[in-house]
Amino acid sequence: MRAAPETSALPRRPDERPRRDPLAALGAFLQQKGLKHSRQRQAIAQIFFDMGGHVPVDALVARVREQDPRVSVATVYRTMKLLAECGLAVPRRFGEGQTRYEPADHHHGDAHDHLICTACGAIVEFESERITALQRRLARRHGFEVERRRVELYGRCAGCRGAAAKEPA
Amino acid sequence: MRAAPETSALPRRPDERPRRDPLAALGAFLQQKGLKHSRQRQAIAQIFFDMGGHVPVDALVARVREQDPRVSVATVYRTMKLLAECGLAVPRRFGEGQTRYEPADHHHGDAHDHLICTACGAIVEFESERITALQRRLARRHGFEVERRRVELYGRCAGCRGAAAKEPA
DNA sequence: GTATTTGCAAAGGGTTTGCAGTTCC
DNA sequence: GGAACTGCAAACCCTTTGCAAATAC
Repeated sequence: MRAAPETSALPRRPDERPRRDPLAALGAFLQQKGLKHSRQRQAIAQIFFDMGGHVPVDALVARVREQDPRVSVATVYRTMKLLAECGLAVPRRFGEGQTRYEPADHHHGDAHDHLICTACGAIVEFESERITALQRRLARRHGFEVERRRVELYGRCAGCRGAAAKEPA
Repeated sequence: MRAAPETSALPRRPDERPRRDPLAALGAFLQQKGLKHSRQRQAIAQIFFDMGGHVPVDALVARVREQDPRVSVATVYRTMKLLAECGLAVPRRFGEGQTRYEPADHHHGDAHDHLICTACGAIVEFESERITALQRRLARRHGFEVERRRVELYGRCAGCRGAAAKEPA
């Protein structure tokens, strides 16, 4: 799982949340690992966090290239892998064959689930402690200790259901 | 027009359920659609249903080739697509980059979820009406009408947790 | 007969990698 | 200065497709 800040030892001051500034966190990670803080990494991370949501890699590449056309796909993939490694981004795959990345500090726990509209592709996040608790309990009953969950509900969003009703195909 | 009366030349399905004969169903589907009941289709379907569980395509190809080495991957893919189309198999993707197929009549509703062991790869199915009901309700609250679900819980199975405890890596 | 299937091999999409040159510390 | 990083292109994995030959009905 992701490296959450250790709340046990040091109580965080409200105005100094590490996960509030992902770029700073990335910088710290790089430094600590002896990696380099390159122009491309900076740009990719910056744009990624600016975009927010669930970003497909190709969309990120496009955006980055608006700013610096010579950035390669390889570098974007490598950088996103890095962000995932240090817990700042989470890779998602919604069955479209492509990987999307989601900022990890988006929600507190990243235990949220996704609703995906099969008509317009909209992605909505939701979270339910009850569901996760039930799942954990059921998993335990089968001898499993849950480390990671993936819950995706596919269907039609309100808008698309409305559109279908008005204008039946 | 039953397919091979002795589908169980290998009588080893301990959890055999009262299920209709999928091969017969396939035959009916083919006939109805004016498609042909080829030797390869027969073999692929037969072996697939004999294997049971969640079969990766390459494993299926390997098994089929033990029996007829000249069957092509393309044919296996095409056949599995056909089985999916007529509702006898369900494609699954557990984030390993490869597609697995699961017999569709395995459970009544195919609304079951999966527990996947991150250590040994074991896959266990479970089902919970409460969870699906909760999910449906929550989705509704966000305006969604759920059509299809995908729930995968990754973790360590009992056996692997035991092994890890004995011999910590 | 003839429409459907097959095997092969090549194409395809998304992602990764090897390598020579560039950049950062 | 030297390790780390980049861009490029080729490689990669899994899956699909085009096509001529083979097959089922």
